[in-house]
Amino acid sequence: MAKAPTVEDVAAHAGVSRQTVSNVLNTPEIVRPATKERVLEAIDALGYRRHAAARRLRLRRSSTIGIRLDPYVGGISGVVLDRFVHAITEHASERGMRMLVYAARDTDEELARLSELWEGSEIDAAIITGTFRDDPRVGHLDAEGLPFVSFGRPWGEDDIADPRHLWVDVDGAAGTRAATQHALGAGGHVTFFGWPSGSGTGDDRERGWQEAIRDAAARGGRLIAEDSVPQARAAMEAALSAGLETDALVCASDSLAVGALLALADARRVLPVIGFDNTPTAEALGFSSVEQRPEDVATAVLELLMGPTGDVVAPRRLEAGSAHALIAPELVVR
Amino acid sequence: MAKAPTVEDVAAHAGVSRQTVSNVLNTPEIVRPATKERVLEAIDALGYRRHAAARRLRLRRSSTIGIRLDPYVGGISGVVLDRFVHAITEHASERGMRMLVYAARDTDEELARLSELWEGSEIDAAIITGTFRDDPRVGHLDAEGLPFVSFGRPWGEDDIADPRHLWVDVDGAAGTRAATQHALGAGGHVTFFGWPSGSGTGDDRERGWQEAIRDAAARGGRLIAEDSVPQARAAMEAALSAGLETDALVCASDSLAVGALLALADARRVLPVIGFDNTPTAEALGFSSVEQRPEDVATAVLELLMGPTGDVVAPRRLEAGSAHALIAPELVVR
DNA sequence: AGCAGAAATTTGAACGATCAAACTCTGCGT
DNA sequence: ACGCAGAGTTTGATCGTTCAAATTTCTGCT
Repeated sequence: MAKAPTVEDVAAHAGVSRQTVSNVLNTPEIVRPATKERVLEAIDALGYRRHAAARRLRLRRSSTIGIRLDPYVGGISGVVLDRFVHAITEHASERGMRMLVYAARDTDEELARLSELWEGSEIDAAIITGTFRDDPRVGHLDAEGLPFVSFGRPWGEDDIADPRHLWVDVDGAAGTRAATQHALGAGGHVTFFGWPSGSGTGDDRERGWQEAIRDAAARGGRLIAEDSVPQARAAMEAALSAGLETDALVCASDSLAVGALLALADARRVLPVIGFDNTPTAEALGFSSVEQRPEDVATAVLELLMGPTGDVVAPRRLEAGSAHALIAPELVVR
Repeated sequence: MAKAPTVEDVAAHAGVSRQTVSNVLNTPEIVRPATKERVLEAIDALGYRRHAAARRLRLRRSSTIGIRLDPYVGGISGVVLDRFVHAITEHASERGMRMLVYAARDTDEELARLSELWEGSEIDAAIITGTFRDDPRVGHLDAEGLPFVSFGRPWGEDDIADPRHLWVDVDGAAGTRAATQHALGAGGHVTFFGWPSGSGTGDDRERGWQEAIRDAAARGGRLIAEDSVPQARAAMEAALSAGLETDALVCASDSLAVGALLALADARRVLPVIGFDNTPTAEALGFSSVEQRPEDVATAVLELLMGPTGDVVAPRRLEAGSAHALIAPELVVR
């Protein structure tokens, strides 16, 4: 295999200089058409391709975005993140960006890795996921000057409207609201099956149910379990044997929904159950679920980072209102 | 934020030259201890970090491995690949390697993207997945000189033992053999629920069942469906109403297993069903399944690429016997 | 034809690291 | 005292690209 051709080789072949070749590639409008033609032919003839590493060094830009791939935890919920990674990879490709994935065991390790990648010009920007209250990553990355977008709202009250922090999230409340409204078709009592209070995401989803119940002047109760099938199943069993009377269940996750369905099957009862995340399990078992639309999240993330059509990471815009995106989820009825 | 320090800055601070700093980092054993000490202090004081892009250009090595992230297709089976990607990302990190993911719609696009990444020194090696008979990628990548390992055997007969092609795969037959042996505890008739013939993976899994039946002098039949829950359910329903008599089911995938379970539930029958892939759905529904051990596959892939302990992509070894790894899956009984 | 000014193109330098070769220093044997 | 080997350290060149400044070529006008 011959050595890959460089700009210099192309230049020699086309009878021009290095820089002219560079201009054809980067600022074609300043090159005379005839010259451009000749250079393009040479590029084609030699099969020239830009050497990305050299470009990086010179431009101090890598056209690469970093995203953490959490250790695989099993269970259902990781699937949403995986779908998001798939989607962002596709859309990034279309915009000429690459995705670098890295592993980290905790937030400190994540920050260390991001700093390393950023300072070594390996990434131009980062996407962080799973934000939590007073997330230290926000301040840290800001201080380093690394552009980033989070998939997930900052759950601290202060900065949720701060346009310096770019974020995209799914409107969980809208999802459970739609689910509850749909469930109310089965009767006037809809139970919310959620997680213990305290997580921003969980509280948000509960709020949607609450609002729908209130608006429809309907009735409903709350059932709580940790996010695992066995625990959900146990909680549901307990509720059923305590004489739970309800017309439908709206759940904060598909894990809870599966647990509830298993308990219902054991008790030989049938009840509409609506999950959240629209995982393959929901699809396989055929119960309704709220779809987070990771595709749309991916599109929105790139838009915040690179502008509506840009192909480089844009300097962060500071106008309020354009720094966030709240994606409306979609109820998939089965 | 001040400009990141370079080797030159460190050298000045320590009162030595560029190259000595480089030596401290790359070949510390040739530097006098006192000097090394001073340099390390300077590195620490300035917070120096190697500039990865410059290193790449000079060394023509990126310490990055590329892997395709297929478009998300939904369904259950993609999960195994995702788990593998998670695992390889973790192990690669530990060895100082990075993972670059890229999207491609088909094999041609995949090859185009890989060539681009390889020629631009963006990746040192690639991992390809989902190999099929007469896979054009093998020849193409070989011709380009890009080191690669495939997750999945080359299913053409010629090259399966060819040590020039590095591969790791899961021993599907061993998985279904174990599953069948376990299932035979429930009675002497075990049905295999598989895919239409022709796929290497599917035929391999069927073979394991076949062998176990033969070795135990037991009986069994075959049931066939495409890999989707609804089609599996329909096939199972048809079989049941045709009077299927069997003691257990060994399935080629969890999708088939779920379909079978749903049909069984409809028919109010209970039968041991063993799936394949050990997806979250199997865990959630509590049926046994064969676990592919993506962790072990990841370890094996890196070992083929980098040697047992190396931290760079090693030149390909050509000895027969050390170029492949067949991972034994594990039956998870529930 | 001559000239100013714009347009097109070329040359030199830089990005930050590492390799290869040249150089300096130390200790030892003669 | 001198030369020499070898360890330790420095200098010059290089990887492929792009920016900035310098140079050449073209265009329109008198």
